[in-house]
Amino acid sequence: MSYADQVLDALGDPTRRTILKRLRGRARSVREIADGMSVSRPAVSQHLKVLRAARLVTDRAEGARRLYTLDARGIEALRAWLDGFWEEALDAFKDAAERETTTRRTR
Amino acid sequence: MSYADQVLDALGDPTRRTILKRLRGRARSVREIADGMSVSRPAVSQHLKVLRAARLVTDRAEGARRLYTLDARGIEALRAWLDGFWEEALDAFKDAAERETTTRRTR
DNA sequence: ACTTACGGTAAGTGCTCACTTACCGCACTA
DNA sequence: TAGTGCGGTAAGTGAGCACTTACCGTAAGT
Repeated sequence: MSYADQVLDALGDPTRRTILKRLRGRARSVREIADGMSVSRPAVSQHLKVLRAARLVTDRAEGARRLYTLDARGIEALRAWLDGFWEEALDAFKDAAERETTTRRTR
Repeated sequence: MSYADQVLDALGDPTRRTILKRLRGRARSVREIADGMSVSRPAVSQHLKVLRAARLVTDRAEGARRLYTLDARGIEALRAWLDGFWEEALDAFKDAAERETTTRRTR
């Protein structure tokens, strides 16, 4: 299982996606993120752990608080996966088309 | 829940991702997809249903068989979500920075 | 030192969901 | 029209995982 899989697994949860949305723009503490959400603060903490492991967020200590920010690395990894996947698909498709043409010629 | 969420939920499962990988290049029947995988054919069928709903695959009948192909719409939707998300994040970040500068000026 | 706010983690629970087997209808062939 | 292969779906099961509450250590304020 590659790193891209880890990112996609992390993005596979709706709650984690809303957390990410709430981090657009400014860094937020865990409580700031949890306030206004339908789940408890520990739940958010656990999700943040997954997001951090997938490098979708980073955290830094600020006194007793802990500020979370979006991490570009996860997003870039996803884009790379996307591009790579699609490129491979097109390549394989093109190869198949060429093989098809060759078959017709030698028929 | 938007369409992009549907795509991300669909991509959140490892088995569904391997199905997509197996569809790169050429169309395959359900049995072709299932052969060589660690799950049963009905399991693959159920996953294909989710992937079709997310417009990540399309299917067409070919006699008694049913051929599945990658669908670009799901991939493009994901890319659009990615770009939109990141752009919004950067915009909000820039706004915050500008507000910060203004605060400093008026201090 | 006492208090208060923060947030990570342990422990337990419930539900979603990815799987299985069984069964069905359908398309083609002999 | 009997037989074969295909694949969708119903029904049931098991496990993972997203939650909860409870507890703990830490940092700053009074």
